Amino acid sequence: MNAPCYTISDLAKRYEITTRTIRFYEEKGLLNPKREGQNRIYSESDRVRLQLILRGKRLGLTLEESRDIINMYMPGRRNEEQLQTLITTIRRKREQLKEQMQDLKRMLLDLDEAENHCLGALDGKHKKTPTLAEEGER
Amino acid sequence: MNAPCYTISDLAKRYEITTRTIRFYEEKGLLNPKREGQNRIYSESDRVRLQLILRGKRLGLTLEESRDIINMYMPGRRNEEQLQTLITTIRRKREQLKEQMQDLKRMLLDLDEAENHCLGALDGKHKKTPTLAEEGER
DNA sequence: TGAATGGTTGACGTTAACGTCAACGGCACC
DNA sequence: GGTGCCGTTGACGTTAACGTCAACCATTCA
Repeated sequence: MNAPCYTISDLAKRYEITTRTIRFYEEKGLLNPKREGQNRIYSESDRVRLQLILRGKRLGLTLEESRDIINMYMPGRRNEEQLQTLITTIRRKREQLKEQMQDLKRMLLDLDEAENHCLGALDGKHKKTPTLAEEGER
Repeated sequence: MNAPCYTISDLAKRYEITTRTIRFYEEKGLLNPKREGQNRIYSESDRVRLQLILRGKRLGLTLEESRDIINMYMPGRRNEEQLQTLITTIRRKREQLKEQMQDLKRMLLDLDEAENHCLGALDGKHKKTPTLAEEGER
């Protein structure tokens, strides 16, 4: 179980981002790798954190939100009160994500509809799928 | 079938955004309402467009992406070639959204795990759920 | 030894997505 | 006829998330 380590450009290449970006995440308190002399040296857990940050980005989270969520995943020693508020925070976030999931599903359905319109227009069959204007709220 | 109309502040209140934001979307070419004198007057279809923009935002899309997607939903008259490229664009976007769906599911699972850790720590039972560090790629 | 390679810290620039503020126009109504 | 209340158009300010560039180590390799 020899712990793998990474340089900053290892991670940059792997995730197709710049080293500047990685240092920026550190500035913002989302990473803090060890140092070897003056050079940064990233552990496996640092790599996972970075990966989680990028996933957060893909989902439209801000860096601050990502940092908070990652700190939910990786809690240190907490007292009972801290754990309670952490749990409620987790549950609130889960509800948000579920709403986002609904948005996603709706957009996928809209794309299906759009594609069908295109296909219908292409072979001139005019299938008359119901128009988007009849959508409900949210 | 009398078409409902909205003022800018109607929509602002309804979607809890500022009028400035709505005008900004117009500047960027995502909306173009009719005018009554110098005042903007929004149709039902304008309202739906706005709604779609906001959904896009919740999913982390840029305004430009939202504009493009909405134009997929609401195509005008197109020739065959335009329809073909539109279809491939739609399909590409759908693949992106499906990946985003995977991200979302994973994050929800992570939150479940995090909550379980908290609950375990709370009643001191230490359920030893596998740690996050064992995650695979993406 | 010197030149390339890869790392570091500032400092300043940039873009998207608005916020803020000023100055103005047209109403209703009291 | 003044005074709110909406609405309008600029113009400038702001924040997040980096990009860019300069100046500077530390190795390594011909």
